[in-house]
Amino acid sequence: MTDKKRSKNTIRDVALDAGVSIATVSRVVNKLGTVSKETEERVQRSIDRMGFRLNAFGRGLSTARSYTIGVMIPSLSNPVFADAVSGITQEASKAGYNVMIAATDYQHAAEISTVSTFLERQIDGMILTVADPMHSDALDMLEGAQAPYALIYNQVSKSDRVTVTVDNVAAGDAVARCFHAQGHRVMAMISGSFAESDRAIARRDGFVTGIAALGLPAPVIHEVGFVNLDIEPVLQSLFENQDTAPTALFCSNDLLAISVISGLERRGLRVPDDVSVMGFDGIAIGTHLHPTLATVIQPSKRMGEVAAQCLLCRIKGEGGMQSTLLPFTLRLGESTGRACKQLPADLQTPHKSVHRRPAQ
Amino acid sequence: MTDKKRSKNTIRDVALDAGVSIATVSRVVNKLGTVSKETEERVQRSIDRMGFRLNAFGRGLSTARSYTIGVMIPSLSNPVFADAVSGITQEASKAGYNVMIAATDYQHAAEISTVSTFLERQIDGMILTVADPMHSDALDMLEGAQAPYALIYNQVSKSDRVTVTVDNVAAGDAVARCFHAQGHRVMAMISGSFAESDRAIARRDGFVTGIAALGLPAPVIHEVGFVNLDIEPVLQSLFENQDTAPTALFCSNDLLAISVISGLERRGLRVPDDVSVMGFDGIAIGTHLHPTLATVIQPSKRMGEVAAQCLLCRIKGEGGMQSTLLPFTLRLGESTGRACKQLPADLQTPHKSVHRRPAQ
DNA sequence: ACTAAGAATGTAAACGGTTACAGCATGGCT
DNA sequence: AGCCATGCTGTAACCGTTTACATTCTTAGT
Repeated sequence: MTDKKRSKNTIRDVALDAGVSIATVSRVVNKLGTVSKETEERVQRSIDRMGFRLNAFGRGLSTARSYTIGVMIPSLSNPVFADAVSGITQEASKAGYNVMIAATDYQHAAEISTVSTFLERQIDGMILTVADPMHSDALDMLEGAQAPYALIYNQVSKSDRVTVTVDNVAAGDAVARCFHAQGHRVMAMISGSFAESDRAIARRDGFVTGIAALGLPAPVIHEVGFVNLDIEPVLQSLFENQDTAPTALFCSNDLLAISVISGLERRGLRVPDDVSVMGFDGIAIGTHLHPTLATVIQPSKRMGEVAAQCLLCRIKGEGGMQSTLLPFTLRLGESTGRACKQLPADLQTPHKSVHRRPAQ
Repeated sequence: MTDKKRSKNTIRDVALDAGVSIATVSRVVNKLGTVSKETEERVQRSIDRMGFRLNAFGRGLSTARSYTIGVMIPSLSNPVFADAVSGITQEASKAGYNVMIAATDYQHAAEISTVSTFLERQIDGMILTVADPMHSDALDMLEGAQAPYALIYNQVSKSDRVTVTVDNVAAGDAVARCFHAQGHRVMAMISGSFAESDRAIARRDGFVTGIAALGLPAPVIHEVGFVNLDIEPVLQSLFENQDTAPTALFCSNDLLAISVISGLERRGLRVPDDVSVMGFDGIAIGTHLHPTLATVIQPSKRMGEVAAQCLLCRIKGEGGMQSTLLPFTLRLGESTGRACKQLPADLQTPHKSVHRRPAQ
């Protein structure tokens, strides 16, 4: 344990120490080619004694593989992404790959610069969520560089870009039907900025067409920023007119839903008695809230795993990649309930009772 | 946009295309040394046209710097770590560094193998949380390799290992005093496994000595695993004997506290009326729970930022590193309250009233 | 005993950059 | 005119691996 660190510790030093050529050391380290038992042991002893470790730069330079995959997501603070990353790192490390990570914080410019540095660093592939997968400079760059990648969370229709996600349109539709089945007739949606989230768009589309298919009036849609979600004015606008106020609110993600519920309670509206709220994502904490959060569960960690496996297959040349839609699940938490419950006196109008018939 | 990708795209190709030497291209790319205006423009045009990007392997091999820092944490699913990572990636990327990430899932063996691969990959430094910073093979290895690192969350007493955290002992003490001030006399702690968390140990120590200093009987301490926290038997044991049941519970982290609250309610115990619960970490979601979670807030993201800044300074050779204790804050959420409130009839005994005097 | 196959090992050329050093103009000084 | 400083550019060594190929040595088959 004395001079373990002193010497330069390259493969050459080990070779010298063990009295063999560098090729032999390389063979021992990589367990490749043929090396006699005795030589192998001697080399291994030198390696251990010197604390030698292969230099990934040298190796990467000659093999042109980094055994690194890049991951780019909007934010690490949202558990939905953290869970996916967790699944990715798990699968990657199983396969001997490391993970490089970057968050865009929903900044468009960050996407392109991140992809650029990841390419410089010779990542073998990339898993990412972009703002808009149909018109993305970042993806263009990735494709230009012939770097394999898999999208995650992104919704890709009519494009051969590969993604792992749930069917957000169907999910939006399911939410509409669920609300309808609970007797709701006036619904609305509060969503994260569509410009930063194609999946929010998909969820809205499913929700809107679902509502239309049910023969109900089109819902009011409100957008809020992802970074500092400013709920108050939205709630103000939604609930100032008692005649048009919704009884059911679909929020494009759980974090938003949680803020919305707080906001509603702050205004004296009870959830779900006055307003039902449904989130999207299925973050773990949702089940511990009161009321427990109704939501559309995406299997986030699993999505990360699948994306990683899929990408790794592709990297290893074991066949191409295909988009995967994982099943989502509606969780009927306590934040939704049947419509037509008692409204606070000041919000009650004769109109309401006309709109709200008992559920089918 | 036709052949942007075809050619081999090394610095040599660019040099050839621009009619200069590779040294000149290198100068242009790195904005180093002197290059005439015209040459620079010509080279830049070649670079743009060919879509050339420096190869980090080649560069790293000659400079022996990777501009990468490694981050190793127990888990990404716990927001407290995700927030810290978020702070780290933010600061790192500001400084032109990338972040490699790995989660140990509280597995001891993963620590050493992660550090080992990070060293192979020539990370410039590392930020990590280990199970036991005083006896850590991983840290020994890091020091043996002369790799700069900063701990985060870890509590390091009498050791020159550098860490960024809060004073967990003082925090534990503060919790004891807080409970005491609320009139609690019988307290207990439920903690994540001490073998995997030195900070849990520190929190316990502060809690225990604090309680002793207040002249109260020593609290019962229970350990649960980090992975599948099995709360039920612990609550069973804590509350089966009405005479010794605590009125205040300190949980070593918020996720645990949240589970504990659920468990208590499942047993028909009201929080905080029957039992007060205090967590630790200050995860964002805590304020949206009902009751809102009382907790010790650590500035997690800030801790990540500070650790990163500190490490980067060291990497750049701008002076050494020092441990930093950031201030914690007690948040008195609704999950704690004054002791002596009404117990459910079946849990009520004459004894209790003896133990519980009104608060000072 | 001779040969061919196969095992064990070594040699040296990549891989794609950085950078010390050298070389060549140019221009301003004495 | 001679000199030096300065600006610009090129040459080539080096960074630490992998790996195709060459070489040497065994060993089994005839």
